[in-house]
Amino acid sequence: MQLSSRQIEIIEAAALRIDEYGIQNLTTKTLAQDIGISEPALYRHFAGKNDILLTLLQYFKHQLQQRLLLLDTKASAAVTLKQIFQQQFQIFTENPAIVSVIFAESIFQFNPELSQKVKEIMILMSETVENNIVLGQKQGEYRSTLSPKATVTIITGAMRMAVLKWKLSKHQSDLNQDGQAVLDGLFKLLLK
Amino acid sequence: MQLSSRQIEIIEAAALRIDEYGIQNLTTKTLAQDIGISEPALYRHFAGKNDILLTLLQYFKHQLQQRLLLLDTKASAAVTLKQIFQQQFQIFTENPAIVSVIFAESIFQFNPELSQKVKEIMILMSETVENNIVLGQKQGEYRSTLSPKATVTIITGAMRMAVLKWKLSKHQSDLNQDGQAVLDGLFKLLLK
DNA sequence: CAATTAGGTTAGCAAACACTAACTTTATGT
DNA sequence: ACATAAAGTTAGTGTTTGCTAACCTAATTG
Repeated sequence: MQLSSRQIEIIEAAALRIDEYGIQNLTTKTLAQDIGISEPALYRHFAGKNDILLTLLQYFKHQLQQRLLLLDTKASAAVTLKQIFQQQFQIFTENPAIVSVIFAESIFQFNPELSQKVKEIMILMSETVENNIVLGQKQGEYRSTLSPKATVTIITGAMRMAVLKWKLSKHQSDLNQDGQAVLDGLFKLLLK
Repeated sequence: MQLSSRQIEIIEAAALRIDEYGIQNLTTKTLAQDIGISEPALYRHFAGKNDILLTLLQYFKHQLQQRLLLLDTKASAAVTLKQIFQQQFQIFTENPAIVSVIFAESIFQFNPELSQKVKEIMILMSETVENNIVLGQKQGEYRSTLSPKATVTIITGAMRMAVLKWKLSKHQSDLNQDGQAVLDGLFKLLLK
């Protein structure tokens, strides 16, 4: 993941475009205008539009991965899980456009390569949470009423829904607060 | 909601296109080819592409509303909630393309009118579930540990995630079974 | 039965699309 | 200082897009 500052500028402008006007409005023209260069200049930094999108997804996936490595592994399962989502909420709040790209299974559907990347990001999160649940159940921290798989579906689904509501409010609501509330609710149900 | 059979044919073909190849591949050309008529013939039935999409959303919203009215209002809250989602799963299984359209906040983002309709559908479901939670808590059927709002976020989020997983499996998994499992899991956590 | 209408056709248009050719300017390295 | 490479420009390509004009045909209706 070695990108020039211009490449990052392009990627972030692309995410912003998608966030604000949807994938259909992301054209080489609008993108070039957003960063104030000519259209062909984009091709000095990327092979084409598809390359921009693929790099964009790879870039965000890499960011997520890096952040997950920073987690305190000595903390209890519940504390770690809380950290995971707090971290996510922070990333999203800092750069809301990411959400539109990462949670958008449908918008990259036209391209197998791109939709595969989105899937990878989703699996990355799912597996992180699943490992946490398995560990927490083994250590007797979480109730074992539900299978880890079902638990993961509930948790990640609920978290995604919290993020979606925040997005639909056009980031007017407080993701950190509302997301935390839902997570606390989940803990009330899951913790022994 | 009075639509000619040709209009319904067009709408359903459009949903199928979106489901299989994404919104970017839904063009007047592909759509006309799908149903074996010429492109301009589409304009005998709709004012334009946008009109097709708006009618499509209205059509599915109407279908959902109609089905919700069929619910047995005398049943207990938990039974009703189960019915609501069973019904949804059934609709989705019968016509998988609907999912790609109804759960796609992002793909209609380019048009305020269309994204508003998607929002309406989401609110319709949220409110239905919320009413159920409030009733169930009042009647002492559900635990009142969580606020209704948080509970709704968890339930609808988990259900959406179940549907998303089914979609990502390309409908190979069993939505009815897996969705039911997640719902049962939620009941274990929510019921007194 | 004539007139109207509904529903279809072929041909084609202006705008938007991703991208390229050819050239110029700016930065870098020896 | 100067050759090279990196990064920008203007102009323009062929294709695709949503949609229209003009015309045809079969069904409906007064």
